[in-house]
Amino acid sequence: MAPKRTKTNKNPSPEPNGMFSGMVVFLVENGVQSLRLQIWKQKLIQMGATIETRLSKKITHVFAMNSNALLQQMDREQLQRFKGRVLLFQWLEDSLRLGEKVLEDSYYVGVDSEGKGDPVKSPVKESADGNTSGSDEPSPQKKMRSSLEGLVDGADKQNNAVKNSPDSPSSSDSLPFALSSTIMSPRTPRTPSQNSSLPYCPPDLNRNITEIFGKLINIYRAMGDDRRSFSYYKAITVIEKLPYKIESADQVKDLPGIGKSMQDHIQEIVTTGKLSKLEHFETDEKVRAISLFGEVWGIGPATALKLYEKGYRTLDDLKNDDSLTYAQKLGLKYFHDIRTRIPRNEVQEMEQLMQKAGEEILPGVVIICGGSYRRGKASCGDLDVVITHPDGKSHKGFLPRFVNHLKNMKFLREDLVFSIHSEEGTDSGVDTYFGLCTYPGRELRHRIDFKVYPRDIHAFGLIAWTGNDVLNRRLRLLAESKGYRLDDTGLYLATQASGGKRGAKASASLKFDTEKEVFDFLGFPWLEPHERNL
DNA sequence: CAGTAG
DNA sequence: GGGCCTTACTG
DNA sequence: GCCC
Repeated sequence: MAPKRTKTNKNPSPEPNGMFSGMVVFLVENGVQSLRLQIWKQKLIQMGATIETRLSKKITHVFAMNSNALLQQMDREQLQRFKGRVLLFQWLEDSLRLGEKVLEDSYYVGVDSEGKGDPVKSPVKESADGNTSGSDEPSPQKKMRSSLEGLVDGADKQNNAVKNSPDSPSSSDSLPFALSSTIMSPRTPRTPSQNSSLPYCPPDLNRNITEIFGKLINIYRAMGDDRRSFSYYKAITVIEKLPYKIESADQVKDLPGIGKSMQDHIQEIVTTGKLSKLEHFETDEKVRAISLFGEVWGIGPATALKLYEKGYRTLDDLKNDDSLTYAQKLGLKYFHDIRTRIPRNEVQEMEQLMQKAGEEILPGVVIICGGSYRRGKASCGDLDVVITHPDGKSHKGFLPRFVNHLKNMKFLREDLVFSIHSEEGTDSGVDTYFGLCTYPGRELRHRIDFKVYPRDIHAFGLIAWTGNDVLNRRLRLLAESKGYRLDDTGLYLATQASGGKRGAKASASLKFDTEKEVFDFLGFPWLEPHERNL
């Protein structure tokens, strides 16, 4: 694809006939994730639109995340005078997805003419680094009816014919086929409202690239080059969000996390379909062995390398080596078991089993299975169990008894790591256990982790061990920006001592009873566990 | 202390 | 050119 | 690997 363009231009080439040609737009950047903003700008220009950095008469369209963001940048008076259209960015998103301009009617940004009461339901929403994009419950339109009366009357007129459209499901429900007939995409996108209420997930149009990068992540990690590995990880998250298929390195050269090397790699992949660098790795005996060994629980890059240098090449070879630790031997013995994913319903049963067992030892104990299970995934790689007790103290000493009980039940089968903190002086002590368990009546081993938290900070453990990692990182960054430090054991005021060295933990964590209180405190829009698959 | 996991 | 993630257990 |  992406035939090398002649000398033309290197930047996104504006197509005179692009679907946005003729549009002169002004973007309200408040509340827009910078990455998406970049993408939008690029596509707008590429598809023929002109972007103005300040408001003027020439502007035909203004885009904003929501009315609040809009009002942060334009006052009502300006809006009254403005004769163009004021649309939600969602319109851009949907138009790009469909490959043609969608009807603007249900994308108008409404602003109460009075000045009070914002049309947009939840004031926060589309928070700072949004991206949760569509996931917000209040769908764009219904909240703006009645509110878009006064404003933008110019635009209002042209579409008042369809005035009822937003609320009447007509467009999508009454005549679904009439609508879909003009639309090619397999899953009829339906009404924008429904669209935006879906968890924004562009089909992996660039799977050809992310798949290869994914392999590089594992290879570099196996070699101990976590930094580089992480770079590919970040690049993937960026590329995955693109609403279009990359056909040339030019299209990604300005994206965050994409530097010279990534561009070159992407260029090679889109032109040849593969990456010679990866091919080379995959045929390299050393890389293959180290990658394989590194997948054994307890074996990291250093050990994997040693084993390779000892001449081992297969997992079978390793069985003859007694330099392995007990845990590593277990990881090897149950290599395939541990890699086998666990069906959701089985995790659910095991969670109930554990809750019952816990109750027998300590009435009132709260046992929650977190991880991908709590995020609603259909299958899980392991069990992450977060435990606490409402009385704030009897969680101490619970874990050893719990583990013993579960061993007697033959639910827990082997130990990997066992560490106790709650008993000792150090409060905020979280007891931890790593081991292997089996589904009742079966021998297949699963990895299981227990973390026992004091009540006051257990919300942090729940958040951290529910994930996903993207959310955790985002929360941590948000906390940081507000002068705090967040981890799985609490939220601490960031002392300057923390900067230089640790010990910042001198102060105790803030205490919260629920996850939501933590989200609220940080000013992050609440996400149900199943909404945390960012 | 290095190595490892989460 | 240097940072990019923290904490704690095992051996 | 990327970014400052």
